[in-house]
Amino acid sequence: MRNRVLLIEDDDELRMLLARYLSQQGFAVREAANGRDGLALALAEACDIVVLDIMLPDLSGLEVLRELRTTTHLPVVLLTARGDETDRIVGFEVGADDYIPKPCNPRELVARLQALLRRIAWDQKADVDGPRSYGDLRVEPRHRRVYRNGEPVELTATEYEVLQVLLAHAGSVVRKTDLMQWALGRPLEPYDRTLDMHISNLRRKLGNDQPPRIETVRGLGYSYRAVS
Amino acid sequence: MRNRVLLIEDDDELRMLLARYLSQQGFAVREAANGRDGLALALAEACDIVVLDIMLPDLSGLEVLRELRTTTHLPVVLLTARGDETDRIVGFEVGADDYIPKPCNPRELVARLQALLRRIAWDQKADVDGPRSYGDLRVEPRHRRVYRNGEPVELTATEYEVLQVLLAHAGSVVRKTDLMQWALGRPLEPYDRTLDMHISNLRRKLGNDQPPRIETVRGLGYSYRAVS
DNA sequence: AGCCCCGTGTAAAGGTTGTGCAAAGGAACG
DNA sequence: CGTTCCTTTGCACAACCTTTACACGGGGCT
Repeated sequence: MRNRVLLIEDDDELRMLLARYLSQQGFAVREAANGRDGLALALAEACDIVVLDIMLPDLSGLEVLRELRTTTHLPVVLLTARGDETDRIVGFEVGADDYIPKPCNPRELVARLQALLRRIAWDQKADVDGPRSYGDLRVEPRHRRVYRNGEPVELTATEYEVLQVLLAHAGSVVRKTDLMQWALGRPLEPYDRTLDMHISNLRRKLGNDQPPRIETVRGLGYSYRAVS
Repeated sequence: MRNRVLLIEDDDELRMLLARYLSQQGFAVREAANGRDGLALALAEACDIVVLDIMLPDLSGLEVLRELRTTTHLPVVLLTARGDETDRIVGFEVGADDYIPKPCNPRELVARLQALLRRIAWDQKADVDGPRSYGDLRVEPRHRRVYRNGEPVELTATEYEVLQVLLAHAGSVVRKTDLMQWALGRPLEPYDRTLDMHISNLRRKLGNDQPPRIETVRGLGYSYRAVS
């Protein structure tokens, strides 16, 4: 099924140019030469995605967008004369999904439209990544929970992050500086024992196995013992 | 809670600059200086969105992206030296969600990240059309009412929305920022306790069970306890 | 071996942050 | 104006991250 794009642009020449290119590229194109008509068409659910010029004779593009956003989450790409940086920030704040400066490369416009439509398709399938297993450990990212032999392990947010990183590198050593940066989100300072504490707590909560499933590599870091 | 952004960029100076700005703007920042580390972190579910430089010392950004796309739909924003128009087309084709030329305005980067996260939040909002049951609770969307053991529960409009979202995701954690966006329709600002209040009121109206049917996941959000 | 240094393990104390909730303000509506 | 609801404010508390302190132990050294 072809995607329907609504093109709201008052410059006849540009609009026709884009319309032709878009339909060449497989879109079904609806056109509007002013804000009022465009808004009506958009609200009539006559399209899947909107390309909206900011400079329009009647309603400005931003007003059209604001009005749209009171009732729908229709994807909107703003089109505008190159310029004002704050201008585009405002566009995003009002609820635009993308923002392309004119004159724009039609190929880029199409690429961005397709990226946006693809994103929407992905999201709506809402395929959350399933649980992963590492030996007797099972991680469920959806619940942010870890199970050991089916029993839930009560981890704090940070402990979960640390374990997460170790598991992602299971079998190889993660240096302390990296582990700190990746799991705690800040650099490792001298004399900082925070990480050691989290490791200690993790080992305890995971059962203090012998040999330890989180191995210490002295002077380097830690590694989660590879699963057989 | 705060959105976690993964910054994959080899230029130390730029990376630190962006990292600082992003965390100022309320993101939890994870950093990686090369493709391999970045890929590992992204696959370890250590982030919600990725900012990816194309020019990297080991794996190129495009290779990282390609690899990511074999297993996930994680949102990715490409960052690159201004130039090649075809370059960016390729980026989109490989699966990027956005593409920003360097040097980029940090404000614009943040605006685009937030627009993307907002889009995802909109798309993933699951609304329920028919009446549904969750344990002793029954929801009737037609009348926007909730019954507990057949007894109507008097909820305000917002409380209904919040509960509705939690139930639609019963069993998994709904992050505060998403819950805010989905139920209240606006982004979660720092120090905003509104959501906590609605949760508190909901728990009271639903009977203050022990253990609570709406569980707190500290630092993240809430989750409606799955029915056995 | 015996010694020492440094990195690590961990208990306990300290400090910070996020959350629960009561109560007061404020907005919308009739 | 009164009602209803949403939001803000303030305080208390609990969870949790970090620091501190001390003990242990490997590995290099004489």
